[in-house]
Amino acid sequence: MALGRGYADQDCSLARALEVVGERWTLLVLRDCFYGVRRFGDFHAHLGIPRAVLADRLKALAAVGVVERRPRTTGVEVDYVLTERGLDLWPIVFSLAQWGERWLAPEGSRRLFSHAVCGTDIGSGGACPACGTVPPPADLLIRQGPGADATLRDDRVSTALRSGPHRLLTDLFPAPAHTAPSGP
Amino acid sequence: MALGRGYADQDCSLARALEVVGERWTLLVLRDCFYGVRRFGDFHAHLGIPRAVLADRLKALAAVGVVERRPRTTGVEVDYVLTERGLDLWPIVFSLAQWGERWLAPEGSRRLFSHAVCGTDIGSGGACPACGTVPPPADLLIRQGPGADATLRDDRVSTALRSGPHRLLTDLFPAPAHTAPSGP
DNA sequence: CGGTGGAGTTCAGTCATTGAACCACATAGT
DNA sequence: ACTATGTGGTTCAATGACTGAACTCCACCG
Repeated sequence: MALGRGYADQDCSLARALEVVGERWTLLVLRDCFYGVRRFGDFHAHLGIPRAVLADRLKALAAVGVVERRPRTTGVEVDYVLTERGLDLWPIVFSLAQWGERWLAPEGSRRLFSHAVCGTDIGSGGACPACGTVPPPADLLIRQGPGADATLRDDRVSTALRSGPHRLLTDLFPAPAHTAPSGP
Repeated sequence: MALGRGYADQDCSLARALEVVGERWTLLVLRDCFYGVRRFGDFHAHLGIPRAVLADRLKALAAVGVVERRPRTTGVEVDYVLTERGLDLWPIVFSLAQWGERWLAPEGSRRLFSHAVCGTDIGSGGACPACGTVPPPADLLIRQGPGADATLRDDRVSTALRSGPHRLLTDLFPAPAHTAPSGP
């Protein structure tokens, strides 16, 4: 919500935060960033967001330093990646998703997170029950839960997330290595 | 954001949660609920939200069971209070406010929270450094921080919050007791 | 009976979002 | 060189949401 005229006359950090991440689609774009989505076309296909709105949101997020717009060395391609500010939004994305799982997912969890370093599923507070710490997003693996509905979307992001556990923040579609695994 | 047509084709708990709390103004209304605001007129005066939108939001929040609409026994007055579902939104409200404090409040914290049972200021993760636990909102006191700007608003909610520490979730304007403190 | 305060509703104007179409640039193929 | 394709956008009319002011309804007060 960049909101009509914004929340300018609120003396409140929550209102300030909402001016940055409170608009329609913004938090879903950021969720995709945590999942490892980086390309304009992937956000577009995965979210079904109108191109104009996506362009606006990415521009606004880059302007406040939550994501960085990073043109690739070759071609017209651009990567959008989270900055330090953006990474710090993880508790917000996570707590919203957890609330949705707890109260709005009667069919069971759609997505499950586990601690990459010990393999334990993390608890509802975001902490790893085995380690007793709250792992940063880079240390989490995401995988499908029993409540996931495979019939809703079939863009390449959904397919990649369905195909198996994925480590947050790592590129979902890394460029193929110059030296292929089976040799040059 | 009830959002155009909603996020219906997202297989994601975050999207579901945003359909409930993602619309403009909704999280600010909920923040006020945690602060102890309960009356239509107080939300209106404190937030500067249009009456029609406030009525819509409260109706929607009541419909999904996040707040309860509770007519007072006397008069036309109505109280809006958080349900169990609503109380469970505290991590979201808190983490958004903390992110705003960390990244968007160069003048210093606007609001500070302390653990009511031990008096310690709580940390940025929401945990009490002394007790090692994450206190529920009912165990927190809120008070002004150095970054607060007293010139922005002067409705009775702002005045009450400025006047001293206040325990979250307790009514900011309780009905005067039938037997006054100094006797009947 | 008139006045006041709380809790809304109604409504015209404004602003944001949507979806489809269009554009620009770079590479790949022929 | 010419065309096709992929990527990352911009433009624009139509639709929907939000805003602000005015109005309503009801309960109590004097």
